[in-house]
Amino acid sequence: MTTEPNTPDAAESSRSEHVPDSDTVTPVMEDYLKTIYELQYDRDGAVWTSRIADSLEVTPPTVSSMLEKLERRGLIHREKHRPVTLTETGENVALGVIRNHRLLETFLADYLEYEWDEVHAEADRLEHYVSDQFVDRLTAMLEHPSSDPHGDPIPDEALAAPTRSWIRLSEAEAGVSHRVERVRADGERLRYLADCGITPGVPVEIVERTPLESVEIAIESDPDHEPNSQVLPKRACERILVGPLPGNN
Amino acid sequence: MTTEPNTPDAAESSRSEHVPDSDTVTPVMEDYLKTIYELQYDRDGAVWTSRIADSLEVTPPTVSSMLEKLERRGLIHREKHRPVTLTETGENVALGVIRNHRLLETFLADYLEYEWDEVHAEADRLEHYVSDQFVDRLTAMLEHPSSDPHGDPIPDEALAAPTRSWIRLSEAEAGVSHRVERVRADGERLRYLADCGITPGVPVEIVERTPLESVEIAIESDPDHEPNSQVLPKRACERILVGPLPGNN
DNA sequence: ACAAATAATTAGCCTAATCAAATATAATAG
DNA sequence: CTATTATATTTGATTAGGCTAATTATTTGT
Repeated sequence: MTTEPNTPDAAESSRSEHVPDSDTVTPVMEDYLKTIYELQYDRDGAVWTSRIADSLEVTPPTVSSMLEKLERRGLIHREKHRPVTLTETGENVALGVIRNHRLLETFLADYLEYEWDEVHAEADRLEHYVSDQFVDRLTAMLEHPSSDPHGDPIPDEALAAPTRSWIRLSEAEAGVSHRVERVRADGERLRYLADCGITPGVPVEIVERTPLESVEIAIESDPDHEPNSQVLPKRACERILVGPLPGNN
Repeated sequence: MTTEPNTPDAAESSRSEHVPDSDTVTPVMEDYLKTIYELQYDRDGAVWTSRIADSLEVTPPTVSSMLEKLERRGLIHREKHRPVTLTETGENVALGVIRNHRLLETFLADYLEYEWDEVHAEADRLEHYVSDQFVDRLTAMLEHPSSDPHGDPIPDEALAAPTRSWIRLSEAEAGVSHRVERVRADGERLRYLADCGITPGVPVEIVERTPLESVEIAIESDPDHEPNSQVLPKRACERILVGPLPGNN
């Protein structure tokens, strides 16, 4: 469902003919669709031109003209000066790219010994250039993983995202231990959290909420040692998703 | 030494500034350089505009304008209406791409169960988008292979191609068994040769040369069975490279 | 209710890569 | 030593993606 780039393959292929290529989705378009999807579902709702511009590090006019193109291709719904939404087609393209991304991240971490915070940049590029065949074979090799190294769910071949219900660490009850399921951050922030021991699978517990929008938590990275205590801003705890601790229900 | 695409990374990176980008090598440029390298070393010498156009399936004017750009970037030497040659820089770029290509082919065949003739197309795309880090880790995982599934030598990290001396099967002495080392073909032709049992490692022997520019050969794909006999055109045998059969010197 | 501030769009231009048509150059055949 | 032919290059367009500056909508604060 992704790029599957032009395979001129068969003897004396096309060339010439100046195809306006009205239904090809380019890598850049894929990036826009993925960004729209993430803004729509992962943060709070409405997807405005300027939010897309910020995420992709381009200027608003650039986004405007791309949105026009995406609308003509039937990939988004748009009204002037209103937030955009994905069509079903557009959402499927986005999910395909996200699937590629998360599978690649898993591969990089499991087979190429990439660090937790290094996988993102590499996957962000390759996600647009791997063929469906490559992705199929890769999932088989990885034994059909359901989540990537950050705990993000990997859509299956039919693009159905395994929905599970996590809560935000910021909303967990104080004094109750939970298991880290997902850490939604990248770059420096991600590295910092990893250094604190916050990675999927680790038990954490809120010790105390301060009146200053920060939260003291206890992290049990290593079951044999005493928990590591850490004070994090509430905003950071909102991006750490946790679930029930198995055996400690 | 390859792409390592723009990593705006650090906070509030470039954007704007309208960089004419005078020393970036684009994926397309990499393709031209790789093609020039292959035409220069793998076939008979002189690299003309139209040969490049044929290989890349673009028109001669397109090649002309790209060659001008490559010359300005210091990647090729060129005089009007003369064949081009690579500068040292240009050759290094080409070798880097070839290294990426052959390593990817090896990975696809060894880990993702790609067929011998399927690896090329996938590697041809990905070769431009993998980072140096990716390639380094991949070589480690593959245990520093010295040749790809077709027997083509893989340049090492310093881009030195392991030179070995093969002879063409077409030039081998009749009645003497040799070992297939390299099969220089792609697509349909490659698939056909594979079906005949001609893959690296297999012992072959010229049975008889006909006066019609074709050659009868015996192929011992399976040591337990009797050799498979096949008549191939001489042109095909020129692209099958063989070496001495170990133990039968 | 209206001016000020904020956000989106339009207009016009740029680079990379491509093509077709026209032109120029080199090679070769009389 | 010209005339024909095969190549190469130049010219002028096109498409994709991007930018700046100017303009237009929308939202907000008084």
